[in-house]
Formats: sequence, structure tokens, C-alpha cells
Amino acid sequence: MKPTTLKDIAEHLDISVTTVSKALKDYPDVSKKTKALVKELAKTLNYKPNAFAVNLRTETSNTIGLIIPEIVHHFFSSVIKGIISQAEKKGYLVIILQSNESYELEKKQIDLLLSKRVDGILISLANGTADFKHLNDVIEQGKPLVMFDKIAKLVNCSKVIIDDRKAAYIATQHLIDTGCKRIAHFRGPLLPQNSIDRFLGYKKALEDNGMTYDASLVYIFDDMTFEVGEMFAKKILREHPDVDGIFVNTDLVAIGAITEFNRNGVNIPEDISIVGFSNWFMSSAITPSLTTIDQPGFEMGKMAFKQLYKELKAKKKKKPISPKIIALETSLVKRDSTK
Amino acid sequence: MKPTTLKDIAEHLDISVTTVSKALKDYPDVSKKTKALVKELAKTLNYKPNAFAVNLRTETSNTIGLIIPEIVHHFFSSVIKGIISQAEKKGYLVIILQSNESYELEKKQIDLLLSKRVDGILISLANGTADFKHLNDVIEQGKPLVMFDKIAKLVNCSKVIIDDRKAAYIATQHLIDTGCKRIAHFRGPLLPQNSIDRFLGYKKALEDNGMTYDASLVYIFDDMTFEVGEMFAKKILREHPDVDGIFVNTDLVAIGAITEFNRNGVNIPEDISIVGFSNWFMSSAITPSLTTIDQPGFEMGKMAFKQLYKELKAKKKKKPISPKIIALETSLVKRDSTK
DNA sequence: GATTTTACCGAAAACGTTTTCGATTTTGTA
DNA sequence: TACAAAATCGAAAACGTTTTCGGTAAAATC
Repeated sequence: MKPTTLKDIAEHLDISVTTVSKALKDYPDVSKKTKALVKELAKTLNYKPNAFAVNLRTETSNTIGLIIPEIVHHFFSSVIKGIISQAEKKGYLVIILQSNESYELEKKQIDLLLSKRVDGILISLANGTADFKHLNDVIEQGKPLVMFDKIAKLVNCSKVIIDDRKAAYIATQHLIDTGCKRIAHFRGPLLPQNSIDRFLGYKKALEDNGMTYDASLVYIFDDMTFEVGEMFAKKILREHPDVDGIFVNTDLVAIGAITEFNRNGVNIPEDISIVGFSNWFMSSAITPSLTTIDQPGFEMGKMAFKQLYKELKAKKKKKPISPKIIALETSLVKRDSTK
Repeated sequence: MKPTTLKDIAEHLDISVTTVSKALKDYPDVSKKTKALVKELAKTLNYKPNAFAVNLRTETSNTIGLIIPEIVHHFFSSVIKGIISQAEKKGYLVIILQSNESYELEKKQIDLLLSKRVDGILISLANGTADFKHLNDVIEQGKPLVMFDKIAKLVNCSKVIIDDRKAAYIATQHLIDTGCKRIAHFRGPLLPQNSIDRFLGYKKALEDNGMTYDASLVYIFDDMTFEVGEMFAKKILREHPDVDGIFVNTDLVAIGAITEFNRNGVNIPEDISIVGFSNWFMSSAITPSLTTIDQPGFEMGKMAFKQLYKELKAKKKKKPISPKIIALETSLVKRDSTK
């Protein structure tokens, strides 16, 4: 059976489509009696407005696009959850795409979302993204765009981030405060801003404490996997047996390293202290439990949507949008992997 | 600036909208010359069909809905990834909603997706879902519906599952084969089918091997968390010190239990052997590594979308849809938590 | 040169909604 | 009773696309 339309209701009540439409939307120029009649019939006929027609007429879909580098990832899936929870409250649906850390895919997906005419876009950049034309296109089209976590500083849009530099500084300072003299850093890929910032925070902490920065103590990895953590742990034992502290870019890698250190009889934190990043729940489960920086994924998702929502509303009212930078608080969670 | 429309192109070339539309879709009754002209201009004007108009006209949106109990979950996020990867290949977008294991929310979300007129729906049921009217509504509306993982046997639609019973049987049999004499089971909530099936597989394996089933050895939990695993581990040491094998419903809980056993100096697998379920990647990282059942999440997502896609195509051709049950293969991954 | 076939094009309707604006009726005021 | 004001309604256009169907011009056939 075909779904009920305004026309159906109109014919049943022998009034015009116009009046039905207005009655359902509580226009002031419809009498209470007809309003009641229309609403009742709409209910019994189970009327649902045809979203396609509404979209076409109003040029909005109450749908936003979300591009994320990787879905199977504790932090990102938390962000997704935060976004969806907020979006649902405001009556927005979320279309999720995964860029697989590929710039090319990211570009295509932005294009796809634009052609599908989503109302706005949330994005966390792929590691490889160094060119921002596709993002500026979105802005030029007047579509609200909010970036989170992995952002591009040069793009003029709202951003929800944590202060990676500060967090990394605090993490490193904690290692220094607990007596570490030679501190290594396992960092992520070269490009993404947060990987850079965490590195800079680490470096700054060393310098502020009069410790010399040694580039050979910085290990760079492209994939943030458990196995990379194991590998780097081995490597550091071989290449730098004097290292007594490590600040690791992300918990998963830190946990890989801990596992490998455990295998080799290295005592944590006595021989080597470790601080991770994310506060992934496994970091409290591993032995020894991992000292780490708490990175509020759910909260970040919430804030990102909230900001996008604000801009969506502003756009409706033809008000100008002024990009905002929202920095979320992080905290150091002290556990057993540091003294 | 307004986006380009067919009308714009038509006016530029001084031909009709009809011809432009047909040229772009390679209708045979348009000359090669005009086709070339239209296509070129479309490109330079960066023409993108207005999805809303197309949707309205064709009554399809190339968008499907996905309802999932929980996004922050390794297995489910893998499924999502599988679904999205396939959907993208076929030009479909995926709207994701999270039921939070709530039947009420699930009902509302089905309704929302229907009113948004998605082409089809993929769903993994909430634990609390015992009434299936909302699902049958979808089918009655003629919208393709495919259930995966957490299904309802009574609903007449396609389903993608694993043979939970068989997998549980194999897991339990493995414990028996490696010498366990008294085997406990940590199971999930009462309602969901897979929780039931895993329990039945466990029970059957015991009986087939002449071991008496003891209901007091079955621990039921509603939330599958790490902490529940720890708690049950404590409990079993207190209540049933003679237990020498445990089949756990899900890896996360098993890992919680292992952590607690480690703390208490219980030797795994010598004192107690453990088999989990899922093959979550942490199960190979924990010490001792966890023997478990490999549950192909990504594959399940892929198959679920593929089946939905088939039904979408069939519906377009007015062909009848005959529901299919697709059972995916699982395998026992032997690691160090069993002998 | 007349007729048929083929190639190419466009008018128009349709999808279901929203919104403007004018028309009609009812009510209130003098 | 006459007129103004308020209340109530509906016609019509618009959003941009797709598709049917008929029409004209060019090419092919006799």
C-alpha cells in the first residue's frame, strides 16, 4: 500500500491540501475545529510526511555527514557515540563514512556528502591529508563544517580538540617528576596535528627541565598497533638500554610495549616507566595498569555536534558563523606503570 | 551561490531540460553531439544532481538504516565497518542509530528510519527486545530487512548469524578434551538468542561427554564488562574451588576473569582453563593469551549488506524476496589459556 | 518525388510538500 | 443596516528531477 499523503487527508475531509499542511503545522489561520479533524485523521491514517518532498521543498534534510579515519577504534567509536547521542536529541540523523586514513577517499566522501546535500559535516582528518581544498570547498558552499581531534589549523572552521601539547607536557613532566632521567617517545605519523603537538609537548617538557632532547629517542610509527608497540619495545631494549621512561602517543601501542617488556623481564615501573595516551579502558586492565592521559572521546563527539548544531541554526537565521576553537580538558590518570 | 541545475545547463545550451536529463543518463534518443555538449558543460559547471529531487521522483534514496545495540564495542564496530565498506562499493550511504540495548529506543528508531524512507534496514536486536511488531511493520511495508548477530528467529526476514550453539559446543569440547572435569559457564543475558544458543551448546557438550550439567556453575550477567569478569572470577574461587575450566560468553569478560585470576595466583591453564568468545584482538595480547572462538564481525557486516542489497535489487525488479539464513563459519583459536 | 523509417528533441505531468497571496466568510462596530 | 476588521480557507507556484508520449526533421527506401 502507498503511504498516506496530504492529498489523501484532504480528500477524506473535503478540504484543500494547503489547509491540511497548515493544520498539521499549527498555522494560525486554520480553525481549531479543522486542526483537530486533520490531526486526528492523520493519526488514524498513520500519516508520515514524505521526507523527500520536505527535503526538496525546504532544502534541508536534518542529516549530517561524519567522516572518520577508522571506526574500529575505541576512541573514535566513543566519539561517534557522542555525536549520535546528541544528534538524536536534536532530530538529526548521521551518515558515517570511513576514510581509512586515505586522503583520496576522504576527498571523494566529502564530494559524496555534498552531492547528497547533507546539512553539515563533521570530520576527523586522515593522517595523509595535507591539502585542504576539499574542506574549503565545503565552507565556500556555505555548509557548516566542524573538525575534531585530527584537525587542520589552516582551515577556517570550528574545531573541537584537546590541548595535545599541554597533555603531552604533563605526561612527560610526570615521568620526570617520578625520577626518569632518559625519556623516549613513541610518536605517531608525521602529518597529523595531534601527533606533532604531542611530540612538541614532550620536547618542551624535556627542555624546561634542563634535559637534552635526543632525536634518536623518538620512534615514529605510521600504524598505531599493538604489534608496533611490541616491536618498539624490543628495539629500545636493544638500541637504548639506558632509557628509563617512555611517553607513548597512544595506549594501544603502550600496551603492546608493556606486554613485550613483561616478556623480557623488564620491571615496570622500576626499570622503565611508561605513560600512555587516551585512557582506553584496557589500560586499567593490563598488568601493570597504565598511567595515561584521559582523552574524552564521548565528550568530544558531543561538543562537535553541539557546535555544528549551533552553526546549522545560525545559518537558518542567515546569521554569520564565526568559527570557534573548543579545547576539552584532559587529565593525567596515575596508575602502576609509573612510580 | 546556488548549485547548478538541469535548467541552468538547458538554458546555456538553449535546449530543453528533458534533453539535458536524458543526455546525462545516456538515453539512446539523444545525439552524440548534444550528449558531449551537455556532459562537458555539466562538468565545467560542476553539476551534481539534486538528491532530494531524485529521491522524490524515484522514491529511493540509496540510503539504508543500521540499528545496533552499542557502537563502542569491538565486535559491533567491526560489523559496522564491514557494512559501510560494502555499502560504499554499491553507492549506498548508511545511517547509524544506536539502541543502547533498549527495546523502546529501538522501536522509535525503526519508526524514524521508516519516516525518513530509507531503502532498507539492517538491525542487530537489543537484548530486551521480545516483541517484534515493529520489525514486522518494516516487512509489511515491503522494506527489505536483514537481521544479524542478535536476531529473532520468529521474524520472517533474512538473517546473518554464526552457529553459536555449534561454536559453544566446540569450545566446551576443547575444554573437555584438554582434561577439564568441572566446567563453568559465564553467560550473557537471558533473552538474546545467541546467549541462549551458546548456553545450549555448552550444555550439550557436557551431556554428550557424560558430564552432569550443574546449574550452579552457570553465572548470568546482564552487562558484558571487564568488571563482571573480575567479579565472577572472585565468586567462582569462593563458591566452586573445584572448577577447572570456564567457557565464557565473551572475550571481554574472560579477560576480566583472567586478570583477577592472575591477581590471586591462580595458574592458567594449569589450575583453571578458560575459553572465550569473539577473538577480540586483546585476547592475543593478554597474558596468558586467550583461547577463543573467532567470530567474524567484518565478514558478518559484509554479508548482511550483501543480502540486503540483493533484496533491494529484487524489489526494484518487482521480484519476490525469499528470506535467507546465512550462517558464517567460526573457528577455535587455541592459545595459552587452555592446555 | 513520394513515402516510410529512423533519429532526435521537447512539452507536460508527476513526485509531495511548503508558502505566498488573494478571496471569501464571519464577526464586530458604528 | 452598513461597513470595517478578523478569521478562515484555497489556488497556484515552486523545489529539480524523471519519463512518457507525441512531434518534427532528416535519412533511407521505393
